[in-house]
Amino acid sequence: MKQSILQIVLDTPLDSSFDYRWQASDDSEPTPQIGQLVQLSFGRREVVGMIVGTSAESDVPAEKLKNVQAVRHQLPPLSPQWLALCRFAADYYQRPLGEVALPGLPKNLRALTTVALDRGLKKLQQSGAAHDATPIDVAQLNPAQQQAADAIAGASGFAPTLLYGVTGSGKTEVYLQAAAQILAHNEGGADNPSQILILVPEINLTPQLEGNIRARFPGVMVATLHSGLAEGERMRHWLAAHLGQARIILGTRLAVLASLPHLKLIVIDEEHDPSYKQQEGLRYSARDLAVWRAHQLGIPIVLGSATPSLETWHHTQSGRYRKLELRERAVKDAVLPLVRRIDMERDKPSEGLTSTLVSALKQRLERGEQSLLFLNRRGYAPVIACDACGWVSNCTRCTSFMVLHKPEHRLRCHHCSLELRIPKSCPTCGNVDLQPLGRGTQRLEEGLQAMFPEARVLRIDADSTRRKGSAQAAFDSVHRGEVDILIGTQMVAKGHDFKNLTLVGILNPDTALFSHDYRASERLFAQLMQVAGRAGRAAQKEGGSASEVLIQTRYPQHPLYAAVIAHDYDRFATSLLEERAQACLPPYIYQALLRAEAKELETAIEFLQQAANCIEHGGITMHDPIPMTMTRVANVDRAQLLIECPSRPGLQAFLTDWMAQLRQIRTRAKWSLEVDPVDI
DNA sequence: AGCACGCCGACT
DNA sequence: GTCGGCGTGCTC
Repeated sequence: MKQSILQIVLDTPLDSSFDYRWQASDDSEPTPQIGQLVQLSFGRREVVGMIVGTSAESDVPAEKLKNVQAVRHQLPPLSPQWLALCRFAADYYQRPLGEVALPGLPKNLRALTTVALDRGLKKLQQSGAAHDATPIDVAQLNPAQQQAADAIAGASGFAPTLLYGVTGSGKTEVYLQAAAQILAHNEGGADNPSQILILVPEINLTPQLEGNIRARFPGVMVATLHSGLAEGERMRHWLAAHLGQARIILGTRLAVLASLPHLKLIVIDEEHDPSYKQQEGLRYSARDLAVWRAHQLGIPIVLGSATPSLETWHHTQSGRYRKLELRERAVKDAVLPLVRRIDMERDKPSEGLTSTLVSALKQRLERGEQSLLFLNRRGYAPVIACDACGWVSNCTRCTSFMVLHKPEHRLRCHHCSLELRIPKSCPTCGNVDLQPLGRGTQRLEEGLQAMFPEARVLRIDADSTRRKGSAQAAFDSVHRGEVDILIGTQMVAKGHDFKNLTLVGILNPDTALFSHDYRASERLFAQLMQVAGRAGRAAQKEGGSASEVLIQTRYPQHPLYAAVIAHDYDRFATSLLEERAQACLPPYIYQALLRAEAKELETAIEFLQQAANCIEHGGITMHDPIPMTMTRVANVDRAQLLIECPSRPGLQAFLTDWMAQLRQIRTRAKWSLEVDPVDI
């Protein structure tokens, strides 16, 4: 009877594979394959794992070896390329392979009760001939777009390309045209129809894109992959991708780990967007993994952005990535909005609005045009205080203020969700006159409504859109023209193109200029460009003036604003890169961050100190352990230790050794390591 | 991470 | 007398 040893990985933090014995029940049972799922008993639990290797012998004593209970032959094995991607991610981010390979699989596949795999697939939209990838209703591309699409689709082998173009320059058309060419060419032949992966930051903000794709490729199965899918849908879509039936896969960051056996092109839209970074568990960058995947498969990858990440920009300067630029807006007669600074020292604001911005709003109201006020701070006021004794609304569980939410009559901590009724008087001295300090979207809304009683004002932020579907309803109402002045946080910065919007006011952007996070200005620039792009995307009306963006600032002379006004990302990015090079910051060096948390700050710091001392670190810069800027969240104290290295392989080699040492340290602190951290 | 075992403090 | 706190140790 056939038998062998299987190396199995499981979804546990244990950094090793486990050997199990397999014995055929009869001669007809197929031999287990690498990439197949197996059911087995682990400790006293029943779990599902994945075969990552097979052999005749095991180093594990025979009496400890258990038999696998069942091999899941129904599911075609995950490919060696896919496993190699997981292995790379596991090694690079210093996590066990099983923690990378298993959690991304649909829950049904990992459940102990097997479900039939061959049912329900047909629900995915598919009409017409499966291999007819000809797009219909091809939009007229301008020469720059056509050239870009040809260059992308015509590239052979690994060809990373930055598609650089302002909002409205028609990047999406380029992606779709390149996709159409690659699907039509269908290099693998009729039995292996080519697949295309399109990553977007947040799928809910790009419903038009999915509709666009389906309309443009009526004969092609399109699958979406994102965290909002119901379990059944997720299973169907994942399987359609794994079985090679879905040919266009549109998804968020998690889709980068999907099984795509015939992948021939990867597109990353808005590649600079922070949501490509997973911020818990396996803290991966979907953008970086996508580039690795394209390299592994020798296929083209397109990174699209109006404000590329400095990492990507750096690669174009060094020649590692090719840069294709779309200089014009693709919509006929559309022009870039006119951006102006308003000096808040000269034009003192009342209710948070300078007189210049107020008259611009008035003008739009008279003309029947829409305005957007961007204020990235929700709530009524970030803190309330007592004038008499100096009490402020500190959170009792976090190093932060409780934010005043006036309509809800609550003080709320945005970090631990603690809620209190608004105190009627000062808790320490009894003074009844507690003052809100600063201004959030609720307070702005109140002030505007008082200033323009006739105007239809709508606020869109996380608080006003808590109920499911309410965000969509709010955006629809803006599109229908039922709103004169829209107030929004970063929620309104992405995706939506408001046809009748001709004024964008940006309030209070200055804090990011002086942040300790060296990436803050890069992010602010991207955000300002993105918000500015909400206006003036459509062709200007006959005789109408260009859309306007007004930035209220106390630092009008700051070079960042000068660059925004000139729509000059090139020069801004180049100067930021020079600063980074001089200060020895990424992308010129590589970083990792060891975080620790515990009930007592002392415990966390002590662990980090031990971690710093437990290994020789030649070639590595090891900084001192420090409490995090927001030290306490939900009664847990947090600290971190930054390490830097001028070479990526050098950092990787060090981290592997270091992790082995760290696992030996006995501590009550909870800790984790992050490679290429983004907020420090 | 689970999950069990084990050894001390306040409960019906 | 037990329930349960979380320290410690193990998982092929």
